[in-house]
Amino acid sequence: MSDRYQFDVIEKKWQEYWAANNLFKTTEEAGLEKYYLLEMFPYPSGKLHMGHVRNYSIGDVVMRYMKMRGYNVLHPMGWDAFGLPAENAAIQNGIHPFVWTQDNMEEMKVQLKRLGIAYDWDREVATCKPDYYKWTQWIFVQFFKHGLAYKKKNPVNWCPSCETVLANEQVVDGLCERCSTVVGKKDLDQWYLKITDYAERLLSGLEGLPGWPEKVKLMQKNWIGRSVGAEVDFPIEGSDKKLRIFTTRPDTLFGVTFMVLAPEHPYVAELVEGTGQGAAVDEFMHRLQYLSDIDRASTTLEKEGVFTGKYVINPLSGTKAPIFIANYVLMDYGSGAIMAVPAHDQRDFDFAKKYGLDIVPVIEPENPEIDLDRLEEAFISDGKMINSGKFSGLPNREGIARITEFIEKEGIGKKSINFRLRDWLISRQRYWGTPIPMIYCSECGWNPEKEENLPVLLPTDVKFTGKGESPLTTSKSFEDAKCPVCGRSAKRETDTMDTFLDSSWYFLRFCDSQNEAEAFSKDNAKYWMAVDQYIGGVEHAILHLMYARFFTKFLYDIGSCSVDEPFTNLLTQGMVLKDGRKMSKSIGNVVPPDVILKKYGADTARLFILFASPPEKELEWSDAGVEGSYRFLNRVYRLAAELAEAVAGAPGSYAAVTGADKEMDYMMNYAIKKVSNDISTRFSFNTAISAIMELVNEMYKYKERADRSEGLVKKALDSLILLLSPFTPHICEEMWQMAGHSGCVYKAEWPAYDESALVMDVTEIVIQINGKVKERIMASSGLDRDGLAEAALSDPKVKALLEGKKVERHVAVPGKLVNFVIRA
RNA sequence: GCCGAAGUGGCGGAAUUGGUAGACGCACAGGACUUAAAAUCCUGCGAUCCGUGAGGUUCGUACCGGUUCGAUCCCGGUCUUCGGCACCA
Repeated sequence: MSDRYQFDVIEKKWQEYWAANNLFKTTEEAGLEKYYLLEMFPYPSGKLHMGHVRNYSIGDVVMRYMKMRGYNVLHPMGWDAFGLPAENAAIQNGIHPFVWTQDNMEEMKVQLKRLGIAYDWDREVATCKPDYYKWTQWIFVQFFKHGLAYKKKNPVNWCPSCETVLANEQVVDGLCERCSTVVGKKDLDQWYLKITDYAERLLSGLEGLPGWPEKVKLMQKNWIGRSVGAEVDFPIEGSDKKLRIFTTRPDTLFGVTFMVLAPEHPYVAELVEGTGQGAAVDEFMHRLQYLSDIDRASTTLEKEGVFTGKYVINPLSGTKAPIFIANYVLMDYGSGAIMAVPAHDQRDFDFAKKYGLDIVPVIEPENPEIDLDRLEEAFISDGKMINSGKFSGLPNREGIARITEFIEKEGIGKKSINFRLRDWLISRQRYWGTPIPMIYCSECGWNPEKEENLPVLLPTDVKFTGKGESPLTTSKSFEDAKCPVCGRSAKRETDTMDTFLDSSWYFLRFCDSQNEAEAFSKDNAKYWMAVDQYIGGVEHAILHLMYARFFTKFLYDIGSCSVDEPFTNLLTQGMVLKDGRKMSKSIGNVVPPDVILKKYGADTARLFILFASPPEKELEWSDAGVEGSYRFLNRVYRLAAELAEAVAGAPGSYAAVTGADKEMDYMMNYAIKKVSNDISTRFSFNTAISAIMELVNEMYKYKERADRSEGLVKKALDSLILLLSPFTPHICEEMWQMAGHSGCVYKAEWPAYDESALVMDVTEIVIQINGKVKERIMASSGLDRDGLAEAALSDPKVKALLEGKKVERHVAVPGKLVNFVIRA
């Protein structure tokens, strides 16, 4: 034991103690209330960054607090270990991705232990290991068996630099999320998961998640993008075919003046045939082909199109409308065709203006200043229906329902709901991912590998060129397989899965990570799920969190999992900034955690990160602030060292007698209440720490008193150590021992506060005149409204201020203030 | 463009239900200790004006207005910053 705070010695000592006693191991204890706490597992890049330190420090406070509150806390950690960087390392340095990843996992595990985070490492998982990806494959097979996995040839997003397919989600502003290359299109046979079958439930399930930030739920809601409207069939003139469209505005059906198809629409060739428009259409299509996705998707791109030469008949009004092809209609939403109502849709309006098409208003604005005959822009608000046959005169909102009813009755169309959400493209032309366990037989088609043959192992005899097709095709033996149905020789799928599949169920594997017979036992999953608190970066608000919800709902449906929402409460932590900007290598403002750990230790790093900002906000890194946190821990340590010896034989109880005792007693109980409340209900760690600092300040004052109560000093010191221990566990273990306790603080009980100590004899009351603070008086705590006013009026200064003024009335709030309202 | 969040001292932030704005910390300044420095301890620290002083005045939570005895908090409008979506019919 030393008088000086030697963080390096202390931290090493206690980390070894925790490990040697296997303190963080968790089992399924039937008698205890469970608490499943999870931080998003990292990609093993090799080194922790400050964002990780923040994420895991936040989690560890909750872990240690809940543990002290008596919960059986599951707090596991693992590795999202498949992904591109490992493969790039293989290409550049010739290191096998497995070796590179394994080294990184080991290095990062050492760093996590160095931070003192209380994880049950016995449950560690790595998604790149066969004992894990075997079950990722198994889940994929279940998807296939339930008709939710299918293969489709489609123009896909293709990154020419990474030479791989990207999901829509991985294309940001038309650029590859990873390398920022302009994304192109390529026709490929790809595996998809039918997440759209779950669109409705993914949306409605959000309402059952009050513990999620509104912001995240809103982002998911927008991403799913539910639109209610109608499908309507328009007969094509001179053909027995009908053109099906989707609209959210059936109330504007009488205003249709033309139709527009997506360029990829299957009817295009047939429609154009024999109309003389062939050359014009060809020319238009040719031009579109050379537009990059980024231009094609741009809203500033001028709307362009070409007439097909054919017309439809409006099934409601009987009028003729020309069919166009245009660049602003998307093939993969709705039916790839729209009815155009230029008077009431801005895009249709722009197009009509450019090509001189009719604009027929069918909704009348309430505002008389809008002249429907000279529209400058589309009128998109509500109004009364006009020019709409027997529906004229209705408010348009009502018209939507009435027209939908009518077309259903007439067999022209029906109510329909469309989602912005698309099916999930999961094929990747990459090596370092879970092999898709599918086999193609020329007789039987695509079938999954037999479950008893899983996992389909990644081959090791592959070449990493970084070019062309999946590296799995370079293996000599991988592709050769037997058809699981007929036994003939067949070919394996050589693409691997999007790594988001791996991370969509890891929280379930943690419930039972060593299970060799199944992905996880139902019983264990039932015991632990759902995750009570999930913590991670807001960058995963949409993709990861939605995919994990999708997997959980599916596993619930097939009876594997007892809950259909995986995460009850979600905390999205803010970024760590330096000089107002995200820490990044290219800016050169990165503060590496190991440098801070070496100089100040883990406790200081954790304390600073938790104190500097509330967890959901951005955190501005400050070297001076770290220094301050370090000073505080030194101050606490000196206090403990001084008091521990002094109070070694102090009584276990105390009576607060003098005013100073009462203040000390109040401060201690206030701190216990505040810290408990801040951790458990608000995750407000910064204010919890400030309350602890106030307690320390008070203790420094109190200990100087000659008449101090030794029993109170002892109680205050114990409370201080316990309150601080979730934030800075190592120094607290050391001080706990110094204070004469034999067990470790991790297993100690969280302190309780005494409500009666929080009631003071006198309270400061603010006296206001017309809402402005004029005086403060000390009044007995129990005073009611009248008593307060009386006390205020008897104060000489208040008397003087009110002299000669007419008090109209007063407002008194017990325990807070009195406000006198006087005439000006 | 649409949707959402935020704006408080020199800085990070606090004020939990409409009731003392600026807790706690950083930085800074002055002082104590020291031969000196570091460390530590003490004091001050939104602006303004009045006063030698004790103390007091007025303004102040992005801006303009409203509700209220009382507004950082509620309502309407404006500006700025950040985030999400972006031709989704």
